[in-house]
Amino acid sequence: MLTTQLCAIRTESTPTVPGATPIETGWQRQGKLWSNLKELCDVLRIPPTSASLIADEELLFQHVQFKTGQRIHTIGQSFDALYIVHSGFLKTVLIDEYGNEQVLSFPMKGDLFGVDGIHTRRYASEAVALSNCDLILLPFKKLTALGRIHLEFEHAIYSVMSRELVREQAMISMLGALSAEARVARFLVSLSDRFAEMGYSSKLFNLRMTRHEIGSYLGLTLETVSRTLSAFNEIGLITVDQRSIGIKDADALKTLRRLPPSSARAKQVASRKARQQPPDVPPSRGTCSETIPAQM
Amino acid sequence: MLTTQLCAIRTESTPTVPGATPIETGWQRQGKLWSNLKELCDVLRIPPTSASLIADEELLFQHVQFKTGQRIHTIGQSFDALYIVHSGFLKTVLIDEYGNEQVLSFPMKGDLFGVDGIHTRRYASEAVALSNCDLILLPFKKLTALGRIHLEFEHAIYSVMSRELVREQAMISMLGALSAEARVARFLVSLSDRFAEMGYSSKLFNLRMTRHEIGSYLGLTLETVSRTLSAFNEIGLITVDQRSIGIKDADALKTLRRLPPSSARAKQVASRKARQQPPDVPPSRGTCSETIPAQM
DNA sequence: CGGTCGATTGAGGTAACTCAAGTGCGGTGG
DNA sequence: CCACCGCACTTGAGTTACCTCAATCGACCG
Repeated sequence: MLTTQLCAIRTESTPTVPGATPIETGWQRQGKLWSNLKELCDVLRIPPTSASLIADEELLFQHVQFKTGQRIHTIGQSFDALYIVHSGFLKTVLIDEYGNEQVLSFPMKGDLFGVDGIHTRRYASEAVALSNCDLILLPFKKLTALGRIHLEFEHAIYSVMSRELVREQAMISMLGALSAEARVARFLVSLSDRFAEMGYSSKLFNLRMTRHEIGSYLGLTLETVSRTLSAFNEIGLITVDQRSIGIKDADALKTLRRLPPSSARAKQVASRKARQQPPDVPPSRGTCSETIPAQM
Repeated sequence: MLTTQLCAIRTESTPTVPGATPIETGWQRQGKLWSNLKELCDVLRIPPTSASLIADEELLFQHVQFKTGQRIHTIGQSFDALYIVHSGFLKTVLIDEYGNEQVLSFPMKGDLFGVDGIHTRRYASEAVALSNCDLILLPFKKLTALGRIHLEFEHAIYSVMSRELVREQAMISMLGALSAEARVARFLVSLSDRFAEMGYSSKLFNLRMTRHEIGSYLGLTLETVSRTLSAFNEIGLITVDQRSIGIKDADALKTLRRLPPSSARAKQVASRKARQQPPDVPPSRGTCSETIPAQM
């Protein structure tokens, strides 16, 4: 398993990171990295539980490393553990009956994945490392056992799963209702936010995925992604140079729903920073005819 | 609370049901319906836990009834319970900054909803009854407490949440990669399957939602949904009459990816039942540049 | 029986796709 | 070191799937 694909190990190339944090945070034991509960809570962005203060040998979780291109798990593979990203970048994909990939998410630091394996005891998706990765291995049994002992931690498990669900809902909403431009814009904003959370620059970062993968994630073709990035660049919202993205006007990206027609676009390049209200308010194709006054 | 909208209570109009099952299954107490653990497992389609055999007053869950159009919960409302559909049909929706609805799911018998509220302790979506509904109320505290006592039940909770996640992944995949026709086709198939599970006819059923709602769910306009249904009707895959749908060729619907161009469609009407291989195999716009040959 | 709402259908527009050519970069081998 | 190759990306031209707008029709309801 895990056809290792020996491709250039680029040693976590993160050129935009200010004070490059080395990965060496966890405990060292048997030459391997381990994390305790507190670190777990930290990386998951949930309040540390009271239990996390207890130093207990049993509360250590092993790390596992993967190199760029390696598969963490494949579809149908027997499920036994969840993963939390400690460092690095990945993608999770579904593969249809013709072998086409559909990107579902780009897990990065603090993200949990593998949850889809709980139900059928087999992973429903495939996870691939887009860079060298350091992952925290969470054996499911161990996790639930721990949850039973520490109520706060149990709630944290439910909470993180719920968070994943909400994220997917937002994704569905985006795919169902937004234009190509709006999708790309939101994608950039969410990446920017994530990088900020991780302590990197939110204004200048490198994409870890190809246009193709972005397109798959957003339900677009790679050409559309490329064109949209170029258009954003042209009107001064961002700068683009291959994988390097500079965010110039985060607010405009956040509220963007639809780009002005390319004919009218030229003059906008000059008068930047003259936007405040959302460009326009299309009724969109969402449901809206409701019978009830909707109070409460 | 709950502005009751006194509209014709159509007593669960399910004209296609063979041996119409009355809702009266749960326990009666204080004039209200209650379910025990076994019934809970049954309706959730998970194996009954050993605990479910214990008859315990504490293991009773109250039912709540809602009439067509009523809201079960709204976005931002304080979260305290999950719901399982015992009977009836609902929709869950997200509402964007302009008030447009995006349908996320159509919960029906056996479906769990409200999970999105766990993370922020506020519901992230809104649930609306599309018919009169009987729901099982699951106070979250009670649920987790129960999980702590009965390990199998705890696993069941995780499992059902995982199932929801997988469902949403499939949804994302569909929205990202499939044509309008394929989406509508799959929607019909999944409805058909659900009705079958519920003991209704899988060949003839009534839609509980409008074209608009279907469109929102599938990321299409109501006109496209309507046209697609008409097209399916024309080539003999289904019959359509307003809300009533008859499935004529379930296999074709399952494998349909793209409809033949309308020009070539005419002759197909005559020669039915001459389909076996998937119409065609477009590479689609999913990621595919993979190291693996991706055959099959 | 008129009003409202949902569904159907047509005509026309356009956003996003497809196909195709061309560029730049990184790796590899002569 | 440079030529070559493959891959990711960009950009253009043409096509089309789906959307938008609009008219019509039927069902349901007060």
